[in-house]
Amino acid sequence: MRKSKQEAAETRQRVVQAASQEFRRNGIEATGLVELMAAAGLTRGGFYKHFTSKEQVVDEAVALSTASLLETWGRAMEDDPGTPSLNRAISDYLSLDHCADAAGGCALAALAGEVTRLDGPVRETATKAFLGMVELMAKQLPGISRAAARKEALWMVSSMIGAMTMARMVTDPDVSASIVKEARKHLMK
Amino acid sequence: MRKSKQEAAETRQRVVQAASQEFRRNGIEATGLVELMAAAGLTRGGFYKHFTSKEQVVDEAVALSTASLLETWGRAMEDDPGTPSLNRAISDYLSLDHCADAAGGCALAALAGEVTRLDGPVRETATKAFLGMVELMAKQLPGISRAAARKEALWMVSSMIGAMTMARMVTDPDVSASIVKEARKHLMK
DNA sequence: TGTACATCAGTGAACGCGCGTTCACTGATGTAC
DNA sequence: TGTACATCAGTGAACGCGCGTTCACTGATGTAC
Repeated sequence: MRKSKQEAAETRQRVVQAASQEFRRNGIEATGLVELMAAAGLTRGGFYKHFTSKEQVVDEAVALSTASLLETWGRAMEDDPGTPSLNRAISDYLSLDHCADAAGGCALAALAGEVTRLDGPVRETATKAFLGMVELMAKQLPGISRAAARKEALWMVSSMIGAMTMARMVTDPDVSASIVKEARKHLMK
Repeated sequence: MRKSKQEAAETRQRVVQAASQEFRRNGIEATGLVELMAAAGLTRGGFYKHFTSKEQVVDEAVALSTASLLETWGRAMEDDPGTPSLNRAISDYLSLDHCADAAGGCALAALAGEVTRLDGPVRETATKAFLGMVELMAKQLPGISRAAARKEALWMVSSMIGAMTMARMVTDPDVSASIVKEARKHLMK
């Protein structure tokens, strides 16, 4: 049943992708390897042909999903620099779609609490992702020094993540909607 | 080895208190009943003399720690209403002390992500705690309508929780300090 | 180009382990008379 | 007030279960000649 190199590489990528969704949906600890491999259409045993431990796939999954968010932001900001693309990114992030789609959304909004309690490379990966989001936001802020823009962006990104986290936690959809709406109102320029 | 009614009630309270600290320190799922009972100076078996399930103690632990935060805020705001006590609450929340003391701090900053994935009464309890914080903040906001104050407070509380969450996640203490400092700068009146 | 052999992706059973929960037991507390 | 019995907080062993990880095995792919 050996697979070709290309097939194996595709399988590995598929596992990381499936893992990143399952982790964001159900949490890292709560997602077992069986569940994760099943989501990629495989059985448990094959896992260790691609990864040395669960920790490794956690790290790669967080890296993949945050890189994907950064890429989306980065592309939009290259095409159309300045305030419009910034507002678009904020508005997309603070949307009810994003609120409802934890599995496909920002890994930090879904996993920050859990990542904080992990040691090993994952927390470093998450930190880099956060700072990457901050840098991208900072670049789009007009008319202030780079240092001031970075400070402002630290505030923007951390409060965006907080708003999304609370919008998802709260049991009343009206409250969720108010939280993201108020956050948009305060952050869009 | 039967204990007096008063001793038993004290024991129960001690378990909930210990549980709330362990959950905030290590996460809900990651904290076992053995660990939790040991933190209260007991062995595993006694747990079910006080609680029907782990879920129950999780709910009570979240309720206890959020009630304690609300009480602190509420007392300060009664003694000294208006902006000063509001600023004090914000400044205390967004402090490096709070950042370093997850076990003794805001349960929502530590556990929001995990709570979101739980069903049962815990999520409802956390929602009520969040709305309680919002109401207290709203009451201290001067010169605007009640509805406007509530909206502003939704924004303030969710961004405070986001700032604390990210300050704790990030691996660089300088970044943690910048995050809480910027949040203070934006929220204190 | 064909052939023989080594490699290895994927399977499914098995491993030890810690989890939440249950239970028989102990002995001090509470209660009925 | 004293006595006999029921109650029950707390203990520690045991339960089934699912976890992360390991392993013998399969058979298609890759490689050496």
